[in-house]
Amino acid sequence: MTASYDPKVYDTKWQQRWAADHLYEADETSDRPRWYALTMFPYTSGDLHIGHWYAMVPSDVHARFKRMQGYNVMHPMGFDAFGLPAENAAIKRGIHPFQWTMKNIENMRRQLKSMGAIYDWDREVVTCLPEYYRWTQWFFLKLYEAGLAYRAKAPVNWCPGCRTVLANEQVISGECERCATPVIHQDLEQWFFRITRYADELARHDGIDWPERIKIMQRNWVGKSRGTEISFAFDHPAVKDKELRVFTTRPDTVYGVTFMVLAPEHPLVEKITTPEQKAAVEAYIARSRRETEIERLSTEKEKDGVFTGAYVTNRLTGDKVPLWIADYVLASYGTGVVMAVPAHDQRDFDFARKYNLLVKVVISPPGWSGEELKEAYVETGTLVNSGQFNGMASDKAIGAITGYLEKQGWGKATVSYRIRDWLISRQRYWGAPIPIIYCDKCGIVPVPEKDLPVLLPEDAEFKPGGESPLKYASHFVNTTCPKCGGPAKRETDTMDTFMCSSWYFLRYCSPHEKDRAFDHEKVKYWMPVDLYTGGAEHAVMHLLYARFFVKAIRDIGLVDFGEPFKKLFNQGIIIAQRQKMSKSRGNVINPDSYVAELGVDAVRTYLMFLGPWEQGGEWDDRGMGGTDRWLKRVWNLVMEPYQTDRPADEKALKDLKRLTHQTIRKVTEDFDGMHFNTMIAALMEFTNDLIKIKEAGSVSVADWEEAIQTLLLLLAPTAPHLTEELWERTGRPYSIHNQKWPVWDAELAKEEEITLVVQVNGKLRDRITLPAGISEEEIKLRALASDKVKTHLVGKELVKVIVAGGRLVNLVVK
RNA sequence: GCCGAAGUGGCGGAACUGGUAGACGCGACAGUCUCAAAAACUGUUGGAGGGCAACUUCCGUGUCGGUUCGAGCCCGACCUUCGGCACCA
Repeated sequence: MTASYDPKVYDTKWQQRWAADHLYEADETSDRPRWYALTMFPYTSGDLHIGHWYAMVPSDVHARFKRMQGYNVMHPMGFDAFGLPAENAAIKRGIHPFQWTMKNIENMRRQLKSMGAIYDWDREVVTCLPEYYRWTQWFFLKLYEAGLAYRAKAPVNWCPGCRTVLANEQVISGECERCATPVIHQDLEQWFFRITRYADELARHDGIDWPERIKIMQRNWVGKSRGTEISFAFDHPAVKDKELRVFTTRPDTVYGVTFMVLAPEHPLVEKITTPEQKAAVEAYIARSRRETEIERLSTEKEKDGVFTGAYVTNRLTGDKVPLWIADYVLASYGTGVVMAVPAHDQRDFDFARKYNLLVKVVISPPGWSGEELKEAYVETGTLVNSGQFNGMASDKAIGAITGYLEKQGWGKATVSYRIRDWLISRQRYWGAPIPIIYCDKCGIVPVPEKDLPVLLPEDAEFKPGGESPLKYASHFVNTTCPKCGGPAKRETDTMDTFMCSSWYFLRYCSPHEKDRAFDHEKVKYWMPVDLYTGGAEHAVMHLLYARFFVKAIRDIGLVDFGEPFKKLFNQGIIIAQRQKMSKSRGNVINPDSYVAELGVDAVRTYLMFLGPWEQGGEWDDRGMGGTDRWLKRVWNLVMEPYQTDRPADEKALKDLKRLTHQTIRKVTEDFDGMHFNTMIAALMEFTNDLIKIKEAGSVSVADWEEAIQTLLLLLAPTAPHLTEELWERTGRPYSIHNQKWPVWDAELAKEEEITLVVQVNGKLRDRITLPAGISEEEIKLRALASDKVKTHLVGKELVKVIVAGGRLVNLVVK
């Protein structure tokens, strides 16, 4: 009687042993090639659901595979621990965010340990601990010194009820998520990072292996567009500048400008509005302030605006053009002013219709003979009503007009970006305080490095309204100016948590450094990350910020690379009951009970098997029954002794070797291509074949043992506990995870026989088993000799014979 | 509206570079074991038709066309689902 399969016992047995032996700890002194395998660290929300496991298990399995292949693997784990939910818990339940977060981390760490991953826990990083955020603050100072951090007024979502600023995610259809007060826009002094300075480089992904999809999303986010800046003559007693500049991608339509539109927030508006228009303009601005970004940008909304009473002159035509304001113009893009060409832009067209403004055609639509347009003609075409440029094609005119403007000093070719500078200020408690002091005498003074970290006051009072408690922590706010020693006040805003996650991968390289953010030598050894895996939802936030951050510190001279992640892989998402898992839907699957019932290897294996990793899939308990059954079969296959009284059979041995080496090849190649579901399928097939071979009993015990050994090695990354237990029980030396990954022998894997596929006019008619490497001539003869084929040739004329790949023949008949 | 991904049995999914569609698993059905059930094991399982039978014919990868000796894969048009962006001048 063999011992029965009891995963609960050996899950903990081996996890304890591996931890005690420090089996998976990485160091930099190895002479093996390094491999930095990184999974996006989780936010400390409380517990991990199966979706987290789906992100983590396959990346662990892959890292284990690399480790067995001889790489010096670092696979660290940590916690993204600052953020709003902790603060909300504090407000709602009176728990301090620190306690709430640390309690969650404890539970998540327990869950992660039960996963049986090769995480090097000695390197754990927790972003809310002073030993970490001290360096987050230090990096802020570095960016500030480099001129990459600046303070400016910017509109924010303001909740008059809570008297605080809200993040975009907290604004639900224009209302505060907490008190349902309509949110308005208000200008506040905020800190920004100059990510736009890196716009060009961020839109390129030179030398990195990322999914095309993500690269496209990032390029669109950066939104580079080439165009022309055009100066319009402007003469107004209240304004010093004698011009108003606009950005356009269609300078070929400049002769068709019939009005101009400024963003309502444009600083000029106040100065140029005529007394008659003042009331209307002010009302309009007040209204658009009240509106949220979402409402304001809604495509369904009809375009409206107000005339300011002022005019500019189009230098090319000499026309006087009225200046309007409208909220479809964004202050933050281009110059905050657009030249309106209603004939060739649909928005301008709608606007012109509404207010009876002139529509002047300057690009002739095909077949146009001067009639009124029913909609804007936005395509390119031939220029008309455009002075010296008449008759020119649009694409030519773009260059010609820009050239002409440049010569006259009226404009220049330029590039505009959609991306905005990164607003990092949060009016929140639970984040890294921005290390800045305001002094009446000295102005903005950065906290000296030696005074870091700027610690969060522990005894802050959490207001039910959600207002930042830092503002009211007087012993925190009131300080002395590091420059003049006079009384000064601290910045009370904290940093966006994306700042914390922009450098955690550097900290993992030397997590215990006390006197610096990281050890340069160690970072040089490990970085950039070889394989970064995580959800695609971070495509344009975290992944763009982290790239910016690394480029910035490269230029500061802190690192010598500009891309943090060499290869990126996005897994899909796990759904449950046809819906995305979420607490509010109540369909969250917790892995703990499955682990307790079936053992962690069955859960790991099922997650690998349920579909292609990049596609995700639906969680189905019954499917996991299948992987559990398979692991049991493997257990029985290995544990029940192989017996044979038959003499070894030469052919059976060859078959077994071929099967083994074909499996090694398939599994290895699937690992390299991240095709984990087919990798498992190949191992299942191998198991099924081995069961049959065992029944037949026609190979020697030694040959059998070798095949079993290969099966265990190939399965080890996926089911580390089961294979370790079997490895031990079959008398093999600890640990299977320190063994070498099997290598296939192409000669042994080669097929000896082929199945010749015979088609007549592309339809399958027969299959013939033949020795491999047979000549084309022979293939033709054998195909024509087939009885099944003959019946389809009767009365037909053989036109052509096509032999493909030495294993398929197509007879073309008429 | 724009950008991107994907549509294959009852279900999850396989199919290298244009060459045997449905690997592997789930479910279902039948059987073995059992007093019985569960578990386990064995077999069948895309659809329709024909034959006592070993078998065999036709249809079949979202829809409609095309290229090709041959298309799930390539090209064109469309439909559906999902993800992202959303007045960016």
